[in-house]
Amino acid sequence: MRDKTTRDHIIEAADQLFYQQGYEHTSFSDIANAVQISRGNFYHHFKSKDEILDAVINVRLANTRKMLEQWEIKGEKPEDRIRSFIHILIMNRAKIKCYGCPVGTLCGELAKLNHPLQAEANKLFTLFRTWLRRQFTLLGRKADADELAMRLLARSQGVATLANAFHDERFVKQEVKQMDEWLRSCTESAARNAHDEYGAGERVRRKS
Amino acid sequence: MRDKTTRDHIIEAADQLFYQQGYEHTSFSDIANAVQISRGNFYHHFKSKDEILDAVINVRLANTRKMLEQWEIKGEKPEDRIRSFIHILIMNRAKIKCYGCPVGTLCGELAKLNHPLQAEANKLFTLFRTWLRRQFTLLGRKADADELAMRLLARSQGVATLANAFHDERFVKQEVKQMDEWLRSCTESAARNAHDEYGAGERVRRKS
DNA sequence: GTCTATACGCGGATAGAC
DNA sequence: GTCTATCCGCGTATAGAC
Repeated sequence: MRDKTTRDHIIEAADQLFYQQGYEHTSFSDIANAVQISRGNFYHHFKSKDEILDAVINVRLANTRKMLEQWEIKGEKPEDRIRSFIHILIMNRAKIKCYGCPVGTLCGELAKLNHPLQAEANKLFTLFRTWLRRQFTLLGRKADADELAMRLLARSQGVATLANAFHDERFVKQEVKQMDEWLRSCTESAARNAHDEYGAGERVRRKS
Repeated sequence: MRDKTTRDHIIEAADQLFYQQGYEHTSFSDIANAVQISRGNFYHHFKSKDEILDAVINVRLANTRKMLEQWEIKGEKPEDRIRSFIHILIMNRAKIKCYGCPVGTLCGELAKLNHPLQAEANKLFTLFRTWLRRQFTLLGRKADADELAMRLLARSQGVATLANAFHDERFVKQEVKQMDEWLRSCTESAARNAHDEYGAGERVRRKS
């Protein structure tokens, strides 16, 4: 892998700062300061602040794709992979406590700014959504895979938001535990469905 | 009730704009423009922008308290009251789609800005948390009332975040329906617990 | 109480030397 | 590629007239 260019350093610093301080609240001086270059200089690398944001989002997209691939390789069964997703909350709980979820807070901010790159940032969510949907499908929950994917995504977003507001890591652990249980119950009911289909030749239908 | 003063008008406009555009992104000109007064003028009413924010938060706190009291009067049973909470997502779904949850997004922004009024804004969350906890206690879930309160709060936050990112009102309806079911299952298990306690003289204990 | 005028600093962006 | 100098506009805030 080639050496990091100044450009890469800028993106890296901007990525951090956008996460910790928000996009709008982060000034050129902040970034220049972090990278130890002069303000004027880095117009040589980017034409505008939006262009930096664009680069940051693309890096995040690439990293996320890599991470999802890793989870897919590492976890043989879909429930293991989904558990990998749930457990990023644990992995990142210290930062989440301070700054919330990097995806959720960025999309939220860009929505308020009505920023042209909203759609780009939302691709981060879509990445997770699509991946989770596939895992739930593999789990045998084809009919409601997207619903489950969105539900899990929403829960982790909510956990991040409240962990941030209440500065509470314990809450993260507690909810992750509960989500693990939920995942198990999803898996079991999927297995039951599969069994019933095989055994009785028809889907289980809930009474309304 | 007395007539609205200019001060009240300013707070009202600021409240709207802070919600729709974010606090930092809203300028004095924006507010002055909305209220139709000159920029310079309203330093007569507030010494600084932060002071306006403080006033806005206090108004929101007061309104929220009023709302919670109403729910308590209107709903006889605790499950009805909790349902009132769940259904604000439906009531406000159009705005949530565009701007997210007013509480969650404000607290999130102030956290990034490391703003002195963070704690004030967080009181909004605490208000809901405490109220919900009381309702769950009344429901017979004394042992895990706070956990349930936080879980419900987190879920609604997550729903708001994703509804905003994906601009999807349908998702709100879908999740509210599911939360209603969840609430029913909470109620039932609480009733079961109460019955078992009375009948067998001891709590139901789960096998780990 | 409301206005106009203005100070001041900062953030984004450009020009041009080295 | 990196720097310094500089421009411009906006946002907060103040002074002071009406």
